Amino acid sequence: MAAREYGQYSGITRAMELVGERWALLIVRDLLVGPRRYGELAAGLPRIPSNILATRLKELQAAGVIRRAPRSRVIVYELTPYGRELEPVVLALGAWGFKTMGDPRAEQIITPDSMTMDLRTAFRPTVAAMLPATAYGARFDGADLLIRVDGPRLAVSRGDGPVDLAFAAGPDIRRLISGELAADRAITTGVVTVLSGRRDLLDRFASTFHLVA
Amino acid sequence: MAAREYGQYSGITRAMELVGERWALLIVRDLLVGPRRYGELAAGLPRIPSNILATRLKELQAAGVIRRAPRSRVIVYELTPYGRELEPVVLALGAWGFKTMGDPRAEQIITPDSMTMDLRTAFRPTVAAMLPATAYGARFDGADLLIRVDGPRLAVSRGDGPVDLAFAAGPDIRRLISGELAADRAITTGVVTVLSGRRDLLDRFASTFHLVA
DNA sequence: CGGGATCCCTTAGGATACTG
DNA sequence: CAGTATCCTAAGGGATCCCG
Repeated sequence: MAAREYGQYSGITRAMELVGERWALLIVRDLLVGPRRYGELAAGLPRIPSNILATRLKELQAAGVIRRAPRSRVIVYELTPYGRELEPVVLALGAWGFKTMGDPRAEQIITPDSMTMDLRTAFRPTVAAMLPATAYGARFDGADLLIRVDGPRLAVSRGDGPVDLAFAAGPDIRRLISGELAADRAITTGVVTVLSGRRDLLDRFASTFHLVA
Repeated sequence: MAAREYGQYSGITRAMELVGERWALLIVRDLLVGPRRYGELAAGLPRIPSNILATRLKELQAAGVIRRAPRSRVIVYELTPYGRELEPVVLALGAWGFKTMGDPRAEQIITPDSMTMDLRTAFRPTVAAMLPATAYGARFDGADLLIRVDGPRLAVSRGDGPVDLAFAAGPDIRRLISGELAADRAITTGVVTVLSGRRDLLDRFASTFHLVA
């Protein structure tokens, strides 16, 4: 038996053998946002050594979770259909971890992809379905995200576009999402800075993206 | 920053820092069945070195996932409320892994706890709710499980009791659950051996516990 | 005995440099 | 830019021992 197998016949051990190695689920997380190049993955996982990234990509391919795909002269990595079925796993893990995130430390960064998945984690489709379609522009230190909510559907993309509310925020945005901080308090305390648009829409944002401890 | 942290501020990295180490989620899986002693955990994870088990138990305690509890002179480990919230994660992972389990290899064992969680993974409450309450006795090489389904509720326990259908099966039971094998075929091919009770109830079992690839 | 701790070895992970 | 190659450290693995 391979040294790193668990010697058990069960669904969870099988899953852990496929995606239980260090870094693997973080790679999957970023690929859930969209296909990514090697360098993009490396940039999204700042502390991953390049040899480990290369190893994990090969293992995930062998496991049938991701595939290499040529895109007009460059190689991108993308999830296979089986890999995409990990979305509930990643969202459940993200929701669980989100609840005890605490305050960010200086060396902890936020990437566009990680923030996108955190937003998906906190998204409440049933609440959003009862609210008017809204587009938010969010600036998280350097990463601009365009967040479009339309009924029960959520689309997060990089870059900007026409929005109903544009704001800038740091990692403390978590306190708004967890309900620890009301929208107006988030503005007055400087956790969120409204850049343009109707500032009252931040309350709608907080209702739409909500995850309580 | 601690060497094994990911240097990112996101829900998923936080989760991976708490329960992403090797063996950790398998310990959680077994504790989702019930409190367990050190030796019981070791027996359920046959390949875990005892120093690793001891280390993980300490880490999971520090993370607030499990706690040591004295139970009439012996120590048991049990999940904290926060640890119990990992159930959706473990079930989602189990369902995902179950789909590609393939055939068991000789050295792969099934434990009562792993089988219990696999059954929970495959359990369909909405289907069960439409069927009469049923008790099954299942013998998986040495491990006897009493499986009681009552409406949308499932209770799996060790040992036996009065049942409507008792059967013995090996790891190939997976092929019944995945729908690859119909109930009557499972009996005629010897995948399942009916020990007592109404053999037609095996079909109900297969409807209740079902997970397709 | 259950519940670990210790020892020694192997292998994966991490940091950095290098190459097609 | 997309990875290899190398070297070193630290974690995992297996056996054994210890202690209440």
